[in-house]
Amino acid sequence: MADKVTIADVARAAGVSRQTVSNALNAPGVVREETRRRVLDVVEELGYRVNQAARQMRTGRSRLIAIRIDPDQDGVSGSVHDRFLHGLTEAAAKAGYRVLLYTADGDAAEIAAFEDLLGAHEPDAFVLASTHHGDRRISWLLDNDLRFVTFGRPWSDLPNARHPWVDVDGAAGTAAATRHLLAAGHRRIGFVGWPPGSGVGDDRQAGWATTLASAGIAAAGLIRVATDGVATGEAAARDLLTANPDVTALVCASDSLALGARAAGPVAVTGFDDTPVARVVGLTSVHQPLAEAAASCVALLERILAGDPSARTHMLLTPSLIVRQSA
Amino acid sequence: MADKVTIADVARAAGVSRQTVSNALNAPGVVREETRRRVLDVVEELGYRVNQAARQMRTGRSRLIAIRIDPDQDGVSGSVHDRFLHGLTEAAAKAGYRVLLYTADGDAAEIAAFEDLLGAHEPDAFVLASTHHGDRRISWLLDNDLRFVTFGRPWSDLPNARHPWVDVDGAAGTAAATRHLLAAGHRRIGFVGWPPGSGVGDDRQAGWATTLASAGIAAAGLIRVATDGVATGEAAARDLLTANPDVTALVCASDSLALGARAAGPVAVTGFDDTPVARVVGLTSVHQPLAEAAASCVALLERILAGDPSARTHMLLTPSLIVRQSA
DNA sequence: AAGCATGATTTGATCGTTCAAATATGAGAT
DNA sequence: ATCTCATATTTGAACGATCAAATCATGCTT
Repeated sequence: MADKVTIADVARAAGVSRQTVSNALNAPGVVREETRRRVLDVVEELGYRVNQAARQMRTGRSRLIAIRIDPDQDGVSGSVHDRFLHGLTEAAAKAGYRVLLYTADGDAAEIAAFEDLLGAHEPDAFVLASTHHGDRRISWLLDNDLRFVTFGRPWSDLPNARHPWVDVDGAAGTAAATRHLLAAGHRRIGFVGWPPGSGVGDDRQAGWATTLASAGIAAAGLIRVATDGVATGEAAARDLLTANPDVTALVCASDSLALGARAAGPVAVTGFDDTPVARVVGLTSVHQPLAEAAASCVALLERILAGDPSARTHMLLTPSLIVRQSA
Repeated sequence: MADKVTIADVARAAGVSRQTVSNALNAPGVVREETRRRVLDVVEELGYRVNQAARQMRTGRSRLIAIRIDPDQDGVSGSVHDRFLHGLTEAAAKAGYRVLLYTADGDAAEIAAFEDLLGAHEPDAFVLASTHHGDRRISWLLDNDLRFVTFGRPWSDLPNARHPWVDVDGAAGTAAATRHLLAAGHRRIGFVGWPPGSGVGDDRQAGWATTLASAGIAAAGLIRVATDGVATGEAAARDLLTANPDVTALVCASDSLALGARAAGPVAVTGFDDTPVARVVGLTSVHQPLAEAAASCVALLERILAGDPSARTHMLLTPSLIVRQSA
């Protein structure tokens, strides 16, 4: 850490004005090529780095992206968010942004956090990582004309697509799992998921259902739902298998449920999220491309922050099936 | 987000000067109680929030704490860092700080990241979360007179304790595990750990060794080491059990190793880190108080940033044993 | 009642950058 | 040689806060 090189130091050393240095760095076109090179050399030589605080005060841009970090609730899939976070930090850095963390318990608290952050550090954008029905955060951000991307589709009844989002196609994931089971010869394939109402869960169930339907295979009565967890998954799967002894395979909405299902009987099982646990116990699971999802979020944000109006876009990424012993 | 309330707006509305508002907020003692209350009321009413960028420009303080985020390498213990990060964000928020993320691959890259960050967003402090032997980052930070705390003791040959750190007492953890096994009647207790040289690993091994020694039980030949992983753990444990058929319990340096060890034979097994995997498969494991560790880091940083010279301190926290089916 | 210390509040300057407007430079046209 | 027009560069102001020093009150001492 040198003794704080300012733009004035660079200007003096290069024999130009402050503004020319600024232009050489930020508006390359406006400065004569020769001058630009000279300035950049001096910048390099003195190790000049723009002072964000000063820039932010003038431009109103902080080059900060804020995202919430949660305690790993269910534990098993905790690392999903972790992987996303890492991808986001890397992608953001490449685009010249940094990631700022905050915590909040519930929508109201998160909105308070928005206000807090906007008053203080003024992040240029937010990334919302777990959208849900009737998400009040989204309407708040829209109402306040703020920039953000959600990782997760707008599940709610809100005016569709009024904001940019990135998501992983859960249905495609369970569809791939189901196809895999079909290819392995299974015909009676059940589904263990979450109670209806969660967009993510319904989506994953749909992938299983439509795949069976298009294969001309009946699926009536082959669904059980439970709140996420290993024990609950086992109970649900046991119930399903007892009622349908001919079922030979189970597609599950999460690795936790899948782990439970696996203990419920000698059937093929697939999970979702490709968590470390799945890797360790050899569970076939759907892998989300989180690094790409994060990169897409940043790409979308870049366009939005650049003021590109055509940027109100969506991206739906396709997950991949990681086949292991369990199926 | 109102239309940006500045300190001047508050001053006008409260009938005082800018500086008095500033003092009311930052130096409560210097302003008359009555005035202070009036100012704070107006602050509340207008929803004033200090603009960090402006403050930072003047004071040089950003109220930002930077920490690296890694891809979850080994996967199993990935969530450990995640939990720490969450704790850090919460503790930091309580102290009026925000957490800024960065990535870096290797010490040199991380030092470059330090320079980058210091030139731009100027974090007030760094938290280094995985210290290792001959950690060049630490000497760089010390040389440059920067504020930081490490989560992890200085294992190296560096002048001891020249910087504040927080750590969890790994030896105490394995000691607790060993005592638990002794209490359960086990007498021949092996250890599956990592190759010597890693401070963390050596520490965990020491806890096992000293506990057995003080119980007057021989431990010669009961150690096997392997790089972290389930398969490697299984192989190491199998080798140990084959050579010592009388061994009835194994203390392991990680949950990954423990999972492997469990598959190696019908013995009692304890792991380390209390990862989600351990929870799911019923593995007895040593739980690190990560939220407290994070809070301690922030507490230390607060004192350091306040300029308290007596703050060059250490904190060694004690982990707890979570007993499950495996032992 | 004048002098003084102490406390409370205000004033001007400043942090480092970029915006907006002003000025300088140079090539081409007349 | 003068004027235009475009390009290149410089100058002052401003962003919003805090620091340092100055000013204003107030009570106490002698």
